[in-house]
Amino acid sequence: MNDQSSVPGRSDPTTWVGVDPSKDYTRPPPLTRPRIVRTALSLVDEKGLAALTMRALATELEVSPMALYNHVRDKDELVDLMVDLMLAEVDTSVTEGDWLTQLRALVRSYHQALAAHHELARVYSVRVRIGPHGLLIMERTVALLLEAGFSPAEASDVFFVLFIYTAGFQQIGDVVPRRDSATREETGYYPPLPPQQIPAITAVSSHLNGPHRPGRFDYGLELLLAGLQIKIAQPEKAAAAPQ
Amino acid sequence: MNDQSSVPGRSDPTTWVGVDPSKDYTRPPPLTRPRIVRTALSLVDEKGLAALTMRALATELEVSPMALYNHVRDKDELVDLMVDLMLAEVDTSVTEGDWLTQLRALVRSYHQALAAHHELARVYSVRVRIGPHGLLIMERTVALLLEAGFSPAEASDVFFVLFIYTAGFQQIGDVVPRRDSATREETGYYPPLPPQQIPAITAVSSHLNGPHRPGRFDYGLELLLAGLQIKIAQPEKAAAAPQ
DNA sequence: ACCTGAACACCGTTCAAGT
DNA sequence: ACCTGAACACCGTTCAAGT
Repeated sequence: MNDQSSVPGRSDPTTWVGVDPSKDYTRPPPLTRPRIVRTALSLVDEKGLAALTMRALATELEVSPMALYNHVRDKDELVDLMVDLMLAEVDTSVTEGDWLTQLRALVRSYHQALAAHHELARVYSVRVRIGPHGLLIMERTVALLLEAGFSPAEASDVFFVLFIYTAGFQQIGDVVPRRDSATREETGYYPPLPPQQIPAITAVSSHLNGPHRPGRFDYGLELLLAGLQIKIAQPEKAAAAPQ
Repeated sequence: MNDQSSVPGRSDPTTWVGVDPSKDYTRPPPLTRPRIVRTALSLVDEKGLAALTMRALATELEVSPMALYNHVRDKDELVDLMVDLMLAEVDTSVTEGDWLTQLRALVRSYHQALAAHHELARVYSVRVRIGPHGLLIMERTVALLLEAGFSPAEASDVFFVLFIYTAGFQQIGDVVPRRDSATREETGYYPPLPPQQIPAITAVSSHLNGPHRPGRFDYGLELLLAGLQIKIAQPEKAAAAPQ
């Protein structure tokens, strides 16, 4: 519940080594921008995106709501900083293997960072103000694509497609109607279509239900990577799509 | 600004043919669920997602805020209904050509419906409660995939991937740092990385900037479809992805 | 059955004041 | 420079009351 134990503070004896003795360590750790952003991220991870209010975050930090505004311009900026903290977890340092292997590793690491903070990831693609870590991911991705032989124009298209797929993936829960029959009858909200009207869905319903199947992300990624290999092999038709 | 002219009402003489004369047509049209949903959608289209408040919608409909709650359970249900109205624009009736041609047409029509209402589309993937029109799109997509020869398990993966890509696409604006240099200096918010630290981005920056390039959606879609054709040609390796 | 006004329990943020 | 309490202008929604 209360994750302050992971924040370096007074109760951890190792942090007492070499500290400034003029400061009062009986109080909670000082309010800093990194601490605000870290606390906000763990709050969203634990209690969901809707639980992130400036007031709730302030009480979590044992401070007045307005104190936050000394370190953060507004809630928008706070979310931007949280996203960049999340993206700091992406491993951009893989340099073994060919471009395809490296690209796959990079996108997967990106996916895993988003999956580890899927509540925050839901807001991610909606409002993308890229920060330093986001820039770094972008740089590595584009560099690999240029190295693979894609033109600058095509490399930017590919980057967007990979980015959109990965960011979008976290936002989709189950797609089947959420109202169970009881609720549906109460409201007449979504008139249930009889199975004979939706035979294909009925045939695959056991696979459609529930959250994402493990490996589903990788399945789509491999689809995209296979497409990329074809494009590289026959560069003449470029980005042309049938009208 | 005021789009009531598109709503059948008293000022359109053609709607007077065959009307019930016992009713008072000097008042605005009666408050019905479809009219609420239509008005809400055009409000979001014109003024953005943030402008959709129950209060603003009520004044647009010249009615008290609480009157809406007689036709709609809450704001969540309203948004669900708006999404389904948007999805009603998707053409699910194309039956010419092979499965690949039909699938491409279907996904493109889906994309166009979202693009036509991109403000609403931003919220779409975040909270997907599928309605009758969404179900129909899903049914057609899955049916085409089964017809193509995909297994039920793989067909559901493919559906999700296409769905995620299309829904996610609308949510990404420009990905480059939004703060211009003036703002950046003011706040030190996103320390600008010098170009030599991001050579690849610098090399393709003219293509990364700004909103989506026309044809970018189709580029990614063709990547996915190319991958699908490979999967169908060599069905033995199924959804296996390298560890 | 449908609509209304007042009120409740929230928001993010501004402001003036404290140290 | 940093923090506070009170207040402002909003939200979605409940409630009791009207017709």
